[in-house]
Amino acid sequence: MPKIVDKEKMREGILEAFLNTLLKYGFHNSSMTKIAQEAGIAKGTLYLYFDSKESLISTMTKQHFSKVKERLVATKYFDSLDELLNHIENSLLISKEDTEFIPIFFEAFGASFSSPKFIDKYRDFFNEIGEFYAKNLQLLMDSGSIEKSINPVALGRVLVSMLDGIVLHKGFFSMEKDAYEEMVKESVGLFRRGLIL
Amino acid sequence: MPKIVDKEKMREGILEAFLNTLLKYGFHNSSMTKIAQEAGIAKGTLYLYFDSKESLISTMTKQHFSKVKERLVATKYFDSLDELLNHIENSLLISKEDTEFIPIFFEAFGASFSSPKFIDKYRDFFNEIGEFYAKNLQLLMDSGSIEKSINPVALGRVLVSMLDGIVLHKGFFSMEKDAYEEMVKESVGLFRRGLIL
DNA sequence: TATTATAGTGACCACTTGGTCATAAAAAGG
DNA sequence: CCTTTTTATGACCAAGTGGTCACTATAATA
Repeated sequence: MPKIVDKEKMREGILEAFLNTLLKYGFHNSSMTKIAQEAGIAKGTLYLYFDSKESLISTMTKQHFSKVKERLVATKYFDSLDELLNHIENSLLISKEDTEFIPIFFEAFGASFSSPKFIDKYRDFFNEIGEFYAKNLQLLMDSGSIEKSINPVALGRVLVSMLDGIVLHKGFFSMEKDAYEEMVKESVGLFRRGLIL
Repeated sequence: MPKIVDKEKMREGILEAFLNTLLKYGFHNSSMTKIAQEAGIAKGTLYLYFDSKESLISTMTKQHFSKVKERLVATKYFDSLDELLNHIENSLLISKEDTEFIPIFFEAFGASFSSPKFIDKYRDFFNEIGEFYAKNLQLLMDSGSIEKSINPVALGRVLVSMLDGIVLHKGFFSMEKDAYEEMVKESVGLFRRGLIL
């Protein structure tokens, strides 16, 4: 007898509306009322599907970072420098959606940057990627494919910082496609010459 | 007949108290009342010296970035790769104060990240530093000190992104001194091998 | 010490916005 | 078509906080 709705579909629809609102107004100017309007529902209904605004943004962020990590950490290690560089290049050529999410993320969580728990989460995130690179660099060193004088752990971690820096600047300063691709090309070239035996 | 105070000293004292408050509570939890208390004055007095909270943070940010730029853009170009690398290394070894300011900056201005005017300002800032590097790379190419196949403009700009990435990660994730110095060493080594002829 | 221009104070206001809840609407089934 | 369970609604509330202003205090001068 009861009215039935597909809750999962509703949540997805709301998240989509949320993203649209974020892109239009930013996080702090996306009031729950606006988000509800964009989703074509009332504010109260919004709260039937998400506990809070925090829940909305954290759900979206979780999804985002899970996608990002999938792209940044390969399932296997690369056997040659070229493959690793190719992977790095792909990591740098991020999608429009991922780019757009960057300023949103900083706006939404700016206030959390003083929270150790929050910082820990992202430290772990980047450390894990750094360890992936570290291990891969070690393997390439062992197989004699790259420079032997490096410290793979430190270099792996700093590589991640560099890549993040490039991506962040892309996200913040919305560079032109051609200019950015040229930058990516130069980075990869620099890395190649800097790593090759 | 009137009561006289040193307004400049007052402003400096307030800015100092403001920074202390920021370090303790972050930006959004530093209410004007708290800031005034830390400065040992009443809230109303605060408004005699600064028009708004925005004015406080923007004054502090201006001072900060002006110092940073001074450090990142040398007054002259470097004649050798070693000098340039040395400059890069110094740029990466930022002070504790500068490190601490990073999360504060992102917290305070998170909400401004959707404002084109705000973004433009920082795009200009980084572009200028990028151009400094571009020009210096060009000079070193001309003098035959470094790799000739590079695109100095693109590489200059991407170098800035990389350096910023490293510094940001230091600021966000407060790395241990030794580990960070090792990372800096690896970066400089990578740059050297990647640039040298 | 009285005068007066400057500086200091903190209770109060205005406004925004996340979140609630009493009430209404919808739809599935008997 | 009536009942019942689920779903939807939006006026309203609570809380935080930047900023104001009428009033008080201070100190330099005459």
